[in-house]
Amino acid sequence: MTTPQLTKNQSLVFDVLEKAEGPLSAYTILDKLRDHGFRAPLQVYRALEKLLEYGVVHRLESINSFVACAHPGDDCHSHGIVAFAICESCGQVMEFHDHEVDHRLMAWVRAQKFKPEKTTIEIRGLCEACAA
Amino acid sequence: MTTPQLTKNQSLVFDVLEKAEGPLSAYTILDKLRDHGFRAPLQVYRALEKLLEYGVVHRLESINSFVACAHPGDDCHSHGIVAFAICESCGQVMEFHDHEVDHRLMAWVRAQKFKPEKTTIEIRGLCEACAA
DNA sequence: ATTGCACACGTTATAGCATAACGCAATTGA
DNA sequence: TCAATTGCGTTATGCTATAACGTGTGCAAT
Repeated sequence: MTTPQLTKNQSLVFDVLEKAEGPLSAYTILDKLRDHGFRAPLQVYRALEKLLEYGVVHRLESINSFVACAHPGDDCHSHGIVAFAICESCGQVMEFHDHEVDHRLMAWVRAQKFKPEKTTIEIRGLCEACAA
Repeated sequence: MTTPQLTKNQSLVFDVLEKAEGPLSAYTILDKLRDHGFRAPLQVYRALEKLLEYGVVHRLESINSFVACAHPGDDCHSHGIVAFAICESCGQVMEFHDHEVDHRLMAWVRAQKFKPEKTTIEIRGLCEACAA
Protein backbone atom coordinates (compact mmCIF):
# COMPACT_ATOMS: atom_id res chain seq x y z
CA MET A 1 0.00 0.00 0.00
CA THR A 2 1.29 3.44 -0.88
CA THR A 3 0.59 6.53 1.18
CA PRO A 4 -1.88 8.88 -0.49
CA GLN A 5 -1.53 12.63 -0.42
CA LEU A 6 -2.20 13.80 3.10
CA THR A 7 -4.96 16.27 3.82
CA LYS A 8 -4.27 19.51 5.65
CA ASN A 9 -5.15 18.16 9.07
CA GLN A 10 -3.29 14.93 8.48
CA SER A 11 -0.18 16.86 7.43
CA LEU A 12 -0.34 19.10 10.47
CA VAL A 13 -0.63 16.16 12.85
CA PHE A 14 2.09 14.24 11.09
CA ASP A 15 4.46 17.21 11.13
CA VAL A 16 3.97 17.64 14.85
CA LEU A 17 4.77 13.98 15.45
CA GLU A 18 7.79 14.02 13.18
CA LYS A 19 9.31 17.03 14.88
CA ALA A 20 8.65 15.71 18.37
CA GLU A 21 11.44 14.15 20.41
CA GLY A 22 9.21 11.36 21.59
CA PRO A 23 5.66 10.07 21.59
CA LEU A 24 2.79 12.51 22.07
CA SER A 25 -0.73 12.03 23.35
CA ALA A 26 -3.63 13.12 21.18
CA TYR A 27 -4.35 15.99 23.52
CA THR A 28 -0.77 17.18 23.47
CA ILE A 29 -0.96 17.23 19.70
CA LEU A 30 -4.20 19.16 19.94
CA ASP A 31 -2.56 21.80 22.12
CA LYS A 32 0.33 22.17 19.70
CA LEU A 33 -2.11 22.76 16.85
CA ARG A 34 -4.45 25.27 18.46
CA ASP A 35 -2.60 28.05 16.67
CA HIS A 36 -3.39 26.31 13.42
CA GLY A 37 -7.09 26.30 14.10
CA PHE A 38 -7.53 23.00 15.88
CA ARG A 39 -10.26 23.18 18.48
CA ALA A 40 -11.44 19.65 19.24
CA PRO A 41 -9.96 16.19 19.94
CA LEU A 42 -11.74 14.65 16.98
CA GLN A 43 -9.69 16.71 14.57
CA VAL A 44 -6.62 14.97 15.97
CA TYR A 45 -8.12 11.51 16.31
CA ARG A 46 -9.49 11.50 12.80
CA ALA A 47 -6.13 12.47 11.35
CA LEU A 48 -4.37 9.88 13.50
CA GLU A 49 -6.76 7.19 12.36
CA LYS A 50 -5.73 7.73 8.76
CA LEU A 51 -2.03 8.10 9.53
CA LEU A 52 -2.14 4.80 11.42
CA GLU A 53 -3.93 3.20 8.49
CA TYR A 54 -1.24 4.47 6.10
CA GLY A 55 1.41 3.04 8.40
CA VAL A 56 3.28 6.32 8.85
CA VAL A 57 2.39 6.64 12.53
CA HIS A 58 2.37 4.10 15.35
CA ARG A 59 0.23 3.96 18.42
CA LEU A 60 1.92 3.06 21.68
CA GLU A 61 -0.80 1.20 23.54
CA SER A 62 0.90 1.12 26.88
CA ILE A 63 1.21 4.89 27.14
CA ASN A 64 -1.73 6.06 25.04
CA SER A 65 0.53 7.98 22.73
CA PHE A 66 1.59 8.22 19.11
CA VAL A 67 4.91 8.41 17.25
CA ALA A 68 5.93 8.95 13.66
CA CYS A 69 7.28 5.79 12.09
CA ALA A 70 11.05 5.56 12.22
CA HIS A 71 11.25 4.61 8.54
CA PRO A 72 10.48 7.80 6.66
CA GLY A 73 8.92 7.38 3.26
CA ASP A 74 8.24 3.75 3.92
CA ASP A 75 5.19 1.80 4.93
CA CYS A 76 5.83 0.07 8.18
CA HIS A 77 3.16 -2.49 7.56
CA SER A 78 5.62 -4.27 5.32
CA HIS A 79 8.24 -4.80 8.02
CA GLY A 80 6.32 -7.41 9.96
CA ILE A 81 5.67 -6.85 13.62
CA VAL A 82 7.06 -3.63 14.98
CA ALA A 83 8.47 -3.59 18.50
CA PHE A 84 9.14 -0.56 20.67
CA ALA A 85 11.41 0.21 23.57
CA ILE A 86 10.10 3.16 25.52
CA CYS A 87 12.23 5.00 28.06
CA GLU A 88 10.07 5.92 31.02
CA SER A 89 12.49 8.61 32.06
CA CYS A 90 13.22 10.64 28.92
CA GLY A 91 10.34 9.40 26.79
CA GLN A 92 12.57 8.39 23.90
CA VAL A 93 11.26 5.55 21.76
CA MET A 94 13.28 3.02 19.80
CA GLU A 95 11.57 1.08 17.08
CA PHE A 96 12.83 -2.28 15.90
CA HIS A 97 11.91 -5.46 14.11
CA ASP A 98 12.92 -9.01 14.78
CA HIS A 99 11.93 -11.63 12.29
CA GLU A 100 12.59 -14.48 14.68
CA VAL A 101 10.17 -12.97 17.19
CA ASP A 102 7.62 -12.58 14.40
CA HIS A 103 8.21 -16.14 13.39
CA ARG A 104 7.71 -17.54 16.89
CA LEU A 105 4.57 -15.55 17.52
CA MET A 106 3.12 -16.46 14.15
CA ALA A 107 3.94 -20.10 14.80
CA TRP A 108 2.00 -19.98 18.04
CA VAL A 109 -0.88 -18.17 16.38
CA ARG A 110 -0.95 -20.70 13.59
CA ALA A 111 -0.99 -23.63 15.99
CA GLN A 112 -3.98 -22.11 17.80
CA LYS A 113 -5.71 -21.23 14.56
CA PHE A 114 -5.90 -17.71 15.91
CA LYS A 115 -6.29 -15.01 13.27
CA PRO A 116 -4.11 -12.03 14.22
CA GLU A 117 -5.09 -8.52 13.22
CA LYS A 118 -2.76 -6.28 15.18
CA THR A 119 0.17 -7.17 17.38
CA THR A 120 1.72 -5.01 20.05
CA ILE A 121 5.20 -5.40 21.48
CA GLU A 122 6.31 -2.70 23.87
CA ILE A 123 9.21 -2.76 26.30
CA ARG A 124 9.09 -0.04 28.91
CA GLY A 125 12.15 0.70 30.96
CA LEU A 126 15.19 2.96 30.94
CA CYS A 127 17.37 3.80 27.96
CA GLU A 128 21.13 3.60 28.26
CA ALA A 129 21.55 7.28 29.04
CA CYS A 130 18.82 7.34 31.71
CA ALA A 131 19.84 4.07 33.34
CA ALA A 132 23.37 5.32 34.06
CA MET B 1 7.98 -13.71 45.66
CA THR B 2 5.04 -15.34 47.36
CA THR B 3 1.57 -13.86 47.36
CA PRO B 4 0.59 -12.47 50.76
CA GLN B 5 -2.85 -12.87 52.24
CA LEU B 6 -5.25 -10.75 50.24
CA THR B 7 -7.27 -8.04 51.93
CA LYS B 8 -11.03 -7.98 51.63
CA ASN B 9 -11.12 -5.62 48.67
CA GLN B 10 -8.31 -7.42 46.92
CA SER B 11 -10.12 -10.75 47.34
CA LEU B 12 -13.36 -9.34 46.01
CA VAL B 13 -11.69 -7.93 42.92
CA PHE B 14 -9.68 -11.07 42.33
CA ASP B 15 -12.76 -13.28 42.64
CA VAL B 16 -14.62 -11.21 40.10
CA LEU B 17 -11.74 -11.53 37.66
CA GLU B 18 -11.34 -15.24 38.23
CA LYS B 19 -15.00 -15.95 37.61
CA ALA B 20 -15.15 -13.76 34.52
CA GLU B 21 -15.08 -15.31 31.07
CA GLY B 22 -12.69 -12.70 29.80
CA PRO B 23 -10.95 -9.46 30.66
CA LEU B 24 -12.82 -6.77 32.56
CA SER B 25 -12.34 -3.04 32.76
CA ALA B 26 -11.92 -1.43 36.16
CA TYR B 27 -15.33 0.17 35.88
CA THR B 28 -16.98 -3.12 35.00
CA ILE B 29 -15.42 -4.62 38.09
CA LEU B 30 -16.70 -1.68 40.08
CA ASP B 31 -20.24 -2.29 38.87
CA LYS B 32 -20.04 -5.95 39.78
CA LEU B 33 -18.97 -5.05 43.29
CA ARG B 34 -21.48 -2.34 44.11
CA ASP B 35 -23.53 -4.89 46.02
CA HIS B 36 -20.48 -5.56 48.14
CA GLY B 37 -20.13 -1.95 49.12
CA PHE B 38 -17.85 -0.64 46.40
CA ARG B 39 -18.62 2.96 45.56
CA ALA B 40 -15.60 4.48 43.84
CA PRO B 41 -13.08 3.58 41.12
CA LEU B 42 -10.18 3.93 43.50
CA GLN B 43 -11.33 0.96 45.50
CA VAL B 44 -10.89 -1.12 42.37
CA TYR B 45 -7.71 0.49 41.14
CA ARG B 46 -6.00 0.16 44.49
CA ALA B 47 -6.83 -3.52 44.70
CA LEU B 48 -5.70 -4.06 41.11
CA GLU B 49 -2.42 -2.33 41.80
CA LYS B 50 -1.60 -4.87 44.48
CA LEU B 51 -2.86 -7.85 42.50
CA LEU B 52 -0.68 -6.79 39.58
CA GLU B 53 2.25 -6.44 41.93
CA TYR B 54 1.66 -9.95 43.28
CA GLY B 55 1.51 -11.25 39.75
CA VAL B 56 -1.91 -12.86 40.07
CA VAL B 57 -3.55 -10.44 37.66
CA HIS B 58 -2.45 -9.06 34.31
CA ARG B 59 -3.23 -5.79 32.67
CA LEU B 60 -4.06 -5.83 28.98
CA GLU B 61 -2.72 -2.51 27.81
CA SER B 62 -4.32 -2.54 24.42
CA ILE B 63 -7.85 -2.82 25.76
CA ASN B 64 -7.54 -1.16 29.17
CA SER B 65 -8.67 -4.30 30.93
CA PHE B 66 -7.57 -6.85 33.46
CA VAL B 67 -7.52 -10.64 33.67
CA ALA B 68 -6.69 -13.17 36.34
CA CYS B 69 -3.46 -14.97 35.63
CA ALA B 70 -3.94 -18.30 33.89
CA HIS B 71 -1.60 -20.09 36.31
CA PRO B 72 -3.55 -20.38 39.52
CA GLY B 73 -1.50 -20.43 42.67
CA ASP B 74 1.59 -19.43 40.79
CA ASP B 75 3.43 -16.18 40.41
CA CYS B 76 3.52 -15.22 36.77
CA HIS B 77 6.54 -13.04 37.23
CA SER B 78 8.62 -16.18 37.21
CA HIS B 79 7.52 -17.29 33.76
CA GLY B 80 9.38 -14.63 31.86
CA ILE B 81 7.50 -12.44 29.45
CA VAL B 82 3.81 -13.17 29.22
CA ALA B 83 2.08 -12.88 25.88
CA PHE B 84 -1.63 -12.63 25.21
CA ALA B 85 -3.90 -13.39 22.32
CA ILE B 86 -7.13 -11.45 22.61
CA CYS B 87 -10.19 -12.28 20.55
CA GLU B 88 -11.86 -9.05 19.50
CA SER B 89 -15.13 -10.85 18.86
CA CYS B 90 -15.76 -12.97 21.96
CA GLY B 91 -13.29 -11.31 24.30
CA GLN B 92 -11.56 -14.54 25.22
CA VAL B 93 -7.92 -14.24 26.20
CA MET B 94 -5.20 -16.85 25.79
CA GLU B 95 -2.05 -16.45 27.80
CA PHE B 96 1.23 -17.99 26.74
CA HIS B 97 4.98 -17.85 27.13
CA ASP B 98 7.70 -18.37 24.60
CA HIS B 99 11.24 -18.49 25.82
CA GLU B 100 12.69 -17.93 22.39
CA VAL B 101 10.73 -14.70 22.07
CA ASP B 102 11.98 -13.67 25.51
CA HIS B 103 15.47 -14.52 24.47
CA ARG B 104 15.36 -12.48 21.28
CA LEU B 105 13.85 -9.45 22.95
CA MET B 106 16.31 -9.63 25.82
CA ALA B 107 19.17 -9.94 23.36
CA TRP B 108 18.06 -6.78 21.63
CA VAL B 109 17.62 -4.99 24.92
CA ARG B 110 21.04 -6.08 26.05
CA ALA B 111 22.67 -4.89 22.85
CA GLN B 112 21.08 -1.45 23.32
CA LYS B 113 21.94 -1.36 27.01
CA PHE B 114 18.25 -0.72 27.58
CA LYS B 115 16.99 -1.62 31.03
CA PRO B 116 13.56 -3.26 30.70
CA GLU B 117 10.99 -2.93 33.46
CA LYS B 118 7.78 -4.22 31.94
CA THR B 119 7.17 -5.84 28.59
CA THR B 120 3.87 -6.10 26.79
CA ILE B 121 3.04 -8.58 24.03
CA GLU B 122 -0.56 -8.58 22.88
CA ILE B 123 -2.00 -10.11 19.74
CA ARG B 124 -5.49 -8.93 18.91
CA GLY B 125 -7.53 -10.79 16.36
CA LEU B 126 -10.06 -13.59 16.12
CA CYS B 127 -9.95 -16.89 17.97
CA GLU B 128 -10.52 -20.11 16.10
CA ALA B 129 -14.21 -20.25 16.94
CA CYS B 130 -14.91 -16.65 15.97
CA ALA B 131 -12.81 -16.73 12.79
CA ALA B 132 -14.84 -19.59 11.35
C1' DA C 1 -26.58 19.08 -15.15
C1' DT C 2 -28.03 16.96 -11.51
C1' DT C 3 -28.14 13.30 -8.61
C1' DG C 4 -25.88 10.31 -5.49
C1' DC C 5 -21.94 8.94 -3.07
C1' DA C 6 -17.63 9.16 -0.50
C1' DC C 7 -14.80 11.70 2.26
C1' DA C 8 -12.83 15.29 5.05
C1' DC C 9 -14.05 18.56 8.25
C1' DG C 10 -16.20 21.34 12.33
C1' DT C 11 -18.83 21.36 16.66
C1' DT C 12 -21.09 19.89 20.80
C1' DA C 13 -21.78 16.62 23.96
C1' DT C 14 -20.81 12.54 26.29
C1' DA C 15 -18.62 8.19 27.56
C1' DG C 16 -14.81 5.67 29.47
C1' DC C 17 -10.36 5.31 31.98
C1' DA C 18 -7.35 6.81 35.81
C1' DT C 19 -5.45 9.45 39.65
C1' DA C 20 -4.81 13.54 43.15
C1' DA C 21 -5.61 14.88 47.65
C1' DC C 22 -7.79 14.67 51.86
C1' DG C 23 -8.74 12.18 56.18
C1' DC C 24 -9.52 8.00 59.20
C1' DA C 25 -8.46 3.45 61.26
C1' DA C 26 -5.68 -0.58 62.20
C1' DT C 27 -1.07 -2.68 62.58
C1' DT C 28 3.60 -2.96 63.53
C1' DG C 29 7.90 -2.21 65.44
C1' DA C 30 11.41 0.89 67.72
C1' DT D 1 4.03 5.71 73.45
C1' DC D 2 5.24 7.29 69.19
C1' DA D 3 6.13 7.09 64.40
C1' DA D 4 5.75 4.71 60.15
C1' DT D 5 3.17 1.88 57.11
C1' DT D 6 -0.76 0.16 54.97
C1' DG D 7 -5.50 -0.24 53.68
C1' DC D 8 -9.64 2.05 53.21
C1' DG D 9 -13.45 5.63 52.00
C1' DT D 10 -14.80 9.92 49.72
C1' DT D 11 -14.81 13.87 46.71
C1' DA D 12 -13.12 15.94 43.03
C1' DT D 13 -10.67 16.20 38.94
C1' DG D 14 -8.02 15.13 34.84
C1' DC D 15 -6.96 12.48 30.78
C1' DT D 16 -8.38 9.57 26.79
C1' DA D 17 -11.68 8.52 23.18
C1' DT D 18 -15.95 8.44 20.56
C1' DA D 19 -21.10 9.39 19.29
C1' DA D 20 -24.02 12.08 16.70
C1' DC D 21 -25.11 15.86 14.16
C1' DG D 22 -24.42 18.88 10.21
C1' DT D 23 -21.51 21.23 6.35
C1' DG D 24 -18.93 21.44 2.16
C1' DT D 25 -16.37 19.54 -1.70
C1' DG D 26 -15.08 16.58 -5.46
C1' DC D 27 -16.30 13.12 -8.58
C1' DA D 28 -18.56 9.51 -11.17
C1' DA D 29 -22.84 7.62 -13.32
C1' DT D 30 -26.96 8.48 -15.46
